[in-house]
Amino acid sequence: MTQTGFDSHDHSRCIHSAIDAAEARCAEEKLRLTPVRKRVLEILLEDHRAQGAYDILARLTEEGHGAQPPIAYRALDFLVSHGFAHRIEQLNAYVACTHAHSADHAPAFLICRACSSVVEAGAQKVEATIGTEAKRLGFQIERTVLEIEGVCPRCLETDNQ
Amino acid sequence: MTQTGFDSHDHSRCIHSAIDAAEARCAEEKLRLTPVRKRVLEILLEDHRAQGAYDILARLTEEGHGAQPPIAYRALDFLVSHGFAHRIEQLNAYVACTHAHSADHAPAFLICRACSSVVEAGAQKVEATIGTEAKRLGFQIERTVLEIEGVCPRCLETDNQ
DNA sequence: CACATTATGTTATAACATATCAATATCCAA
DNA sequence: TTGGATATTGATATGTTATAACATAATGTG
Repeated sequence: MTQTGFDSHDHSRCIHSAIDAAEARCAEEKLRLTPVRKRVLEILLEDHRAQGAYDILARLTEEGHGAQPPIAYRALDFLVSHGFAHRIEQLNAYVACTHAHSADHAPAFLICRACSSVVEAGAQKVEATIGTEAKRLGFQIERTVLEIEGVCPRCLETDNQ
Repeated sequence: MTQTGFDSHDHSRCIHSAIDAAEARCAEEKLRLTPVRKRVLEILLEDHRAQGAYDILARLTEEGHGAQPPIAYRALDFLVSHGFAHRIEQLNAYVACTHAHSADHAPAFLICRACSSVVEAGAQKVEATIGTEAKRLGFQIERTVLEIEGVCPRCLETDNQ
């Protein structure tokens, strides 16, 4: 058991199921989860925090992969565009996605400013609400970014602020 | 009348009222709307699009202000921290705020990917919805970022996509 | 005025991201 | 199974966004 996200859970199980799900979906959809891509996903899965592209790149480099920014960015682009990871705009950083979800769902992220944990919550209702306003204006929604910054329960408890 | 945001309106009026409101509030709260700060706000107000810090900086430089990034970033920080402007995380860019609102409101931005117009909508309901989920998790919300990317009515009409 | 506080000027550099082109791997159809 | 299209990776260079650090100047207050 390790501390990840906002609560304790069996994280190795968490990693494996995410990797398995990614492999399964790549097989289904004929996507190529190449070594670099898989490794980046594993790195992101190590804990429930957002990591910068250059953090990822440093890890890859240590492990003998290419040392240039595009190596990391390409893998991240693949993962993000297929929903295996998400970009956190506020942080210019990336988190693995642990939800199995449809292509066009609208995730909401709760981001702890003290410990940088990120948890993904569902945002169906949010989409519905803002959809009404958008419809009134005649705006066609394609993507929603909902990021909530604050303090996670663990940091509140331990006064890590 | 000029085209700004998603509809036509008297934009010079729009600029003036925003500047007047900023001056009034700065007077009230003893904030200093210095020449650089005021000029940056004016530049942002020129149209309802997000502008990058370096775009702003280029304008300032032309006009004889300092030519280094901190000049622009400090002014933007002032404007954002006092609610006179907002940062659009997706774009790493800034827009003037034309709403008079409280310090801790939760704006939602509709961002046209075709023409980069940005309109600010209210997001009270969104906040309420996500607040419920946050409460369940024990997460203390401090700031919410809600950015919706899509196509604005004008670009839809004119097929500018 | 003297002092604290706030704002600006300046240099340097950190952090994040992409364009471009060459080389290699993979896939698929002939 | 080979040839060619396509996707991926390697590598160099550069573009873009943001901040640290320290000096100077302006402003407000006793």
